[in-house]
Amino acid sequence: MPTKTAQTPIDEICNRLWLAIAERKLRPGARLKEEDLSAVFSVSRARVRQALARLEVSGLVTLMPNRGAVVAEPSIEEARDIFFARRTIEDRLVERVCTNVTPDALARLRAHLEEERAAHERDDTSAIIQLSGGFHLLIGELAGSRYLSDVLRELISRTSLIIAMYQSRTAPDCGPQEHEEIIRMIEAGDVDGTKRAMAKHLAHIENALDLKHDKPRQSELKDILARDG
Amino acid sequence: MPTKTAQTPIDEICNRLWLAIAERKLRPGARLKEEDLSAVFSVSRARVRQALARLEVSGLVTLMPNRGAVVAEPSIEEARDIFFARRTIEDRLVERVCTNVTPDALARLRAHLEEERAAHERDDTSAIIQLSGGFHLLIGELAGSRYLSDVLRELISRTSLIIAMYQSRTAPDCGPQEHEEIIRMIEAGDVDGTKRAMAKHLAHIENALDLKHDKPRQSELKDILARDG
DNA sequence: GCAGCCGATATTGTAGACAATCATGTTGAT
DNA sequence: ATCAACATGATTGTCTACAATATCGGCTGC
Repeated sequence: MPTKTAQTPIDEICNRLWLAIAERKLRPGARLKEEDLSAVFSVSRARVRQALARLEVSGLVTLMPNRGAVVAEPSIEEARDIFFARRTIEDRLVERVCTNVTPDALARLRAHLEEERAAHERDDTSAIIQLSGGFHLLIGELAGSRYLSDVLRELISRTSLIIAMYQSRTAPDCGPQEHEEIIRMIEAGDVDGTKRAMAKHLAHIENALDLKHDKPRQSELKDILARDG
Repeated sequence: MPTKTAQTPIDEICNRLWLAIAERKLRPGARLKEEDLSAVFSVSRARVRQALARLEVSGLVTLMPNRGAVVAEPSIEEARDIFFARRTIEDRLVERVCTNVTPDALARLRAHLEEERAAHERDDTSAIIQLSGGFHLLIGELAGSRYLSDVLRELISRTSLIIAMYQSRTAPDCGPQEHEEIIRMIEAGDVDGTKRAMAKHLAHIENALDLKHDKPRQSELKDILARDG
């Protein structure tokens, strides 16, 4: 969460791990050894521990005393709860954006949409994931609530973990069409329409998940093909 | 945030610091030296650093590289933002509680109200503050959203910091009467009434603050009567 | 064949010493 | 009197060595 302009080493570690998780390069259950991270980021273990402590608060990492850290493995209940929180927060953020929309805001949203389309056209998975979350973060920024934007950023990365856990088929994340629908409603100044479009969009993502069958956690049951973080 | 049943030393440090901040025993700008905290909690500095990293994510503490930690000093803009977030989240939590209310839930709310009244009668400031926040946390728990409850817990302690910064006169926090009004609406199954009562309650707290004059931060301008944390 | 115990391994947790960084105070030159 | 340079103090950041803890696998006894 780049909330400070000057990025400390801990900020950098958190951001890069956040991004790796959001892009699903680090999957739920992956081990995060202090010594490994210390070597990768060229910092002391004390720094790494601080970064991991932060990520634990954000729910992205689970720390086990004397055992080490793993990327979090959200349960089905947690998954449902996260979507409930997203509906709550994004409903209010999108309402605020629509109510106070400016030409500049619309331009930025349109520009972002073009970037998403371009990423889809070139089938750039990493960019698609990043821009998908980026759209919601842009909404948060335009809504002018630093706090809820920070919470949303956390929710987006947790959503990515959930998708990594429970998406049974390789379905695309949120396609740009649904983002465009939201932008269209904002442009029309239709507050209720904007809220409905966002709610539908989030429901679409949630319904693409298999939230009926609990997945065995990697930390509970060893994978058949054991893989390391 | 006691989210785990077994409390680690880091959990304990965070909880006690959280409580000291919520009860306004630790005031905005107070210094938090690693060595001091290490001695107080009988743990290594590494532990203290992890705890401070967590509290930084929660917005309760500000870490300055090579300078140390201080209790956060929220700005007016942050204060407004926090109340915006509270309205957003508590609106939804209280809606859910009212919609799915059970006799047991009502009993717990009533019992809590009695505790608040008793604390007011014996003029127990520490208990008043704790129970005041506890009422909102109970709403979060009864709403069944672990995530938003955690966020709310963070918002409550940040609210306490804001009150410490911007409450010009020694006004009581939320009096039990407004809590009773909310409970009454829940009991009646009046969803809209419950939301209005909560919104009014939060507005009451916000309006008791002086959010027009920015306070000089302790870390920016030395107090005339210097005091240490 | 199974349960319990023990040793090994992996990784975190701690402590102490010292380096690094930043702010403040002092001193000397103008 | 003012300013710049330097010294000092306060506190965090790093490193290293080793302690502590949890897990796992092998061996033994029943």
